[in-house]
Amino acid sequence: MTTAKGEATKRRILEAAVDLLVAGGAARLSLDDVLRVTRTSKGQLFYHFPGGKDELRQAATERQVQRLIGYGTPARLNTWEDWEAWFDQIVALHIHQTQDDACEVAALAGRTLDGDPEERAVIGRVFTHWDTELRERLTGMRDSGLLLPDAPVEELSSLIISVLEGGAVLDKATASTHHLAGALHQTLALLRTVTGGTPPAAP
Amino acid sequence: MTTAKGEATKRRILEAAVDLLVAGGAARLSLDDVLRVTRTSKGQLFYHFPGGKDELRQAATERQVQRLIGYGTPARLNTWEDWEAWFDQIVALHIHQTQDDACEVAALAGRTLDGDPEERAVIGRVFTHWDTELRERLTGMRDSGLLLPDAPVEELSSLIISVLEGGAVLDKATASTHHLAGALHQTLALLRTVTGGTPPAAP
DNA sequence: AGGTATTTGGACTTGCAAGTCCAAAATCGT
DNA sequence: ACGATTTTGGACTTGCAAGTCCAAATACCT
Repeated sequence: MTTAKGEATKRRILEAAVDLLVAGGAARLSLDDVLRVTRTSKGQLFYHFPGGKDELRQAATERQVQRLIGYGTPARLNTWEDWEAWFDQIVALHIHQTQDDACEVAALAGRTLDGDPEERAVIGRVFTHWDTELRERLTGMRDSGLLLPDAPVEELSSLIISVLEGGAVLDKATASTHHLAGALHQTLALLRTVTGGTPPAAP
Repeated sequence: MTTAKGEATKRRILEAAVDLLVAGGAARLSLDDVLRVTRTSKGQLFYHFPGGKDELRQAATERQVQRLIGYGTPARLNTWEDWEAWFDQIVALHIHQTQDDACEVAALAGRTLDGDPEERAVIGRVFTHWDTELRERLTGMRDSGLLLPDAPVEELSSLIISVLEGGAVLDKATASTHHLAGALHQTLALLRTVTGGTPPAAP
């Protein structure tokens, strides 16, 4: 049995935890901060998350990851315009989040390195999910002739995800925003290189 | 005034801190662990690092970064064979370190996200250093005709570093070793794409 | 309205890890 | 070998943050 009010409080706590986690990493996540931000009390937190900090962190990670799943897998990637649009969208979001020092993709890297195996496994699943999705898209493009029959789908998928993650980290470290954009631009250039017999927009 | 023995102890503490930092991230670095590993005492640690944990962490990061500077900038990158050899070397080291769960490049990402601005600045400098070095190499290749005159040196450099970093993180998260290798392989394929009029090993 | 179940506030306990302090031991220069 | 200096060991203090507990307040149902 749980009332609407309780549910709302729980969600409020969870959201705050996600934000703090993205902003400062797991190391800096303190329950006191969560309480302060959400104007709640110890009693509430442990009432809604009996497992304490571990449970909250775990839940927050899962929630953040849910958001990112969509981010990483656009609806359609059948033409070069689709790819370009997707990359543009990623860069735009990246720049926006970087302003608040709250880039979610970069935060993934931090969580990967946090040391907790459970945590790492959750992150691993996101990457694997992205990888699977991307491979499907690429395979589809290969089948439809947009990519060459021998296009190395697995390696291309690894490349794209690596660039996404690495570019975000690189930009965060150097306080810039052009590394991710540049790297993605070149990635697209490579993709065009393995174009097959049915060029999408050739005159 | 400092004796040889003191110097040795200080170094021992520093090395241990680097290892622990790479293995578990800054969050998990505890002075007690350092003492245990190095069989030293609180007195020694604070004697050699009066600034305490902050000073030690800072010093350890700087030291680790020194190691990595060499890692990221091979002596020569004038032929495709050089590039291939370099990438192979990186992959080999990566696989080796991954076995001990101690990949240093991946650890960089963790430190980037740790939240401490000082720390991030140190990491930023490594990346910038790599970037500069790589651009020089690429520009040299362009001048010598190995790359096309209009090869986008900046973007290629961003791409390479992004892949290095992102691939390492990706492999760590998914407990695999093929993402970095695959991504680097495709990166090399792209580089060959912008080959200029003086192919290095064409029959 | 009244009784029950849920939700809340916050004082209290506990454990860990950083940092302090100083006396004992080792080392060095002469 | 001896005095001065550096180095070491470890007990002690302190502060923070997690987790416990329970009485008061609120919400829900009939």
